[in-house]
Amino acid sequence: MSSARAKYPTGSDLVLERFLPYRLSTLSNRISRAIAGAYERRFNLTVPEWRVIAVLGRAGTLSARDIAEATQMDKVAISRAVARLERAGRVRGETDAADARRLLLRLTARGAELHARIAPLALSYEQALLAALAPTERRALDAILNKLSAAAQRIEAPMADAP
Amino acid sequence: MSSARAKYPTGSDLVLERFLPYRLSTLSNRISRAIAGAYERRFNLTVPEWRVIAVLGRAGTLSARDIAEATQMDKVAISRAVARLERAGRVRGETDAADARRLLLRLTARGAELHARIAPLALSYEQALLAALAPTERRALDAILNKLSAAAQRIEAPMADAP
DNA sequence: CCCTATTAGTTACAGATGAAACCAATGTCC
DNA sequence: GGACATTGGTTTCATCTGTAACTAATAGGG
Repeated sequence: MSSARAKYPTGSDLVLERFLPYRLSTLSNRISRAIAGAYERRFNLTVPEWRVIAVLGRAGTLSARDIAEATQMDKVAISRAVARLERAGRVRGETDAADARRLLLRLTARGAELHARIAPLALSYEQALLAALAPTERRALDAILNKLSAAAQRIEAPMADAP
Repeated sequence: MSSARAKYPTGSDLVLERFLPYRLSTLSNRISRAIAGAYERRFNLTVPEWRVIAVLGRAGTLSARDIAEATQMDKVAISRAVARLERAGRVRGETDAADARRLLLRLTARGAELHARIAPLALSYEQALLAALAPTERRALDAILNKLSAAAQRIEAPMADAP
């Protein structure tokens, strides 16, 4: 009764603009690019570096391994970010006395100062985004992101097997 | 009355795990990686290529410019994706008779077949994600993503100026 | 103890990505 | 109708990112 070639119920056709993974990806990219651009211009800081600063700013001292866990970045990315941050005098690392493999990292005074300057900007950007939502939506979003993250981790792709 | 160094109201401290851009980025990356891995293994297809196929599968014939608009990818990415797709015999392009700059692209029979095989998988993956949400949340998510995308486009970063 | 397995982190290489330069065709304005 | 700007698309180059190989140090099991 509806459209001619309605082999599927309405909406089961794949329309990219409505496809959740696509929407998430473009939204996230847009936001990341805005942030990355601003950090780069103003602080000569990449996003991985900023993440390292953010977690160190809160935790005080962490090993690279701890940072990997806290930021979801892999060790290579962290190694590189830390190398740049050390060169810039923003982070300082010393080997753990108890385990010579571990490198204990912390912010230098300069790094801490940078953290203190960036954090409010980041939060204000976040607020600007959230301002577009109704209070109920803000609350819903929190739950939704948690559920989607859990689901994404659980399934990892239903098409992962079988040719 | 609460914590010692409560210079800010609770929650105004930057905690990466609660920071919206970070949460979106990790969620989107996780999903993208799952999808990209599956497409690569099963179809030897990258995500940009898949997007091109998806829009061509629906629209029939499009120029590269049209695809850029529909997929939010830039022309370079499209040029590369199309080049690979043509080599694989999945897409075919001919120059527009009315404007010799334009390249009109469409799926080949093989490309259409591929599209028919992938689209249901993509949709089932999406359903698997959405299954984690309550019906009200699914509806809310749609509105939220629209609002956030619009906001992200509008603001582009409040910290974009001033040193 | 010593030999092997595991863990922390770095290095090396390769493929992906993005910005800018580039080429070709069309539109525009005098 | 010819210069100049604009648009569609590709190529180039430099950087980023991810995977795998590597080094160094500790843990564990006989």
